[in-house]
Amino acid sequence: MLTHQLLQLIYAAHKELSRIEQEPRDYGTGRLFYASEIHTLVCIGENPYLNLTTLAEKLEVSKSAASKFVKKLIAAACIEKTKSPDNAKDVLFHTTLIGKRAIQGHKAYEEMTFGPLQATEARLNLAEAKLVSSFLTELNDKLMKNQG
Amino acid sequence: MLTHQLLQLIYAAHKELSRIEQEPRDYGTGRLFYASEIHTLVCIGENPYLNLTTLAEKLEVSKSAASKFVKKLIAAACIEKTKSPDNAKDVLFHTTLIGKRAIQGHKAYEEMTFGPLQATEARLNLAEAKLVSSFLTELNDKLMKNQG
DNA sequence: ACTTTATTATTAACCTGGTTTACAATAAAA
DNA sequence: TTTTATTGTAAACCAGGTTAATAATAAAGT
Repeated sequence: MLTHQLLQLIYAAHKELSRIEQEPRDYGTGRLFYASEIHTLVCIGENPYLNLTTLAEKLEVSKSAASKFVKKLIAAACIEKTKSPDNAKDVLFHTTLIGKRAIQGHKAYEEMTFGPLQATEARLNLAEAKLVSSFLTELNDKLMKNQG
Repeated sequence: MLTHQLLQLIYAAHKELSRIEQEPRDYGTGRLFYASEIHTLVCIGENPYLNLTTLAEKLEVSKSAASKFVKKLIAAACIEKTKSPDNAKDVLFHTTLIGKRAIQGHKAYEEMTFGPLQATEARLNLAEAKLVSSFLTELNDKLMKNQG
């Protein structure tokens, strides 16, 4: 059965991505970043001066989890906290120079890791790429329907 | 850039699979099974009377982790332990009736979840399926090279 | 103006799913 | 027979979450 084979390939990719994500990496600042940390840092880099609630929403985790991640990033001097000028409740996060360097390093790492896939892409014509794309899209739709 | 889009689809699938895996499920026995538990149970079902070392190898986790999983499955009366007839060190695991029922339920669940993908497959001819397959295979190759 | 309700951030306690390290028992090799 | 390897287990630890509780502040209702 063909579907089974394709599913196994997807599952293998999933497993590899999990493995890659779980190991911490040095993005050129001499400090190891865990997946949650670098994701949080990148998110803050992309959305400067956002508050914790928004950050948690964007990361799709609880505010509690987000709070822990920023705590580690502050300790590592990658981000800083400022109070909102508008009210006394919100705390706004932004990246420091060190943080920006890590984000740069992470970007370089992603290009190094996933860049080579463009060679694969180069062998797909537009129709073929659309085919792969639509298969994956349908897969995702079906996976997303698999709620609770 | 096309590759970026395809990668995002793969990444979305990865995320959905992670989400699906993390939530415990009742496979028809009135008990919730976590991913690690049902995986371990299925593995023992497929390899009756295997020992802990082999189990850990098949699950690709440490013996320690495997030991914890079987402990929970024994407590839930899904598997049983027997001593090896050959020596006094090995302990061999096999499924009970309850365990077999959960395995059945899990199989049904998988068919229910992934069966609908066959409708997607039905719209792919052989050449197209091979194309998707080869793209995923190359992706996996590249991900697997991403070691340490 | 005052009181109730909602929002924001933080922490504590808990959980899964792992890991490494240490240990005891047993089996195999020297 | 002594050393070495293997097997299973448990303890201590960690990442990456969760929910529930709390304190401070802001917004809404009366």
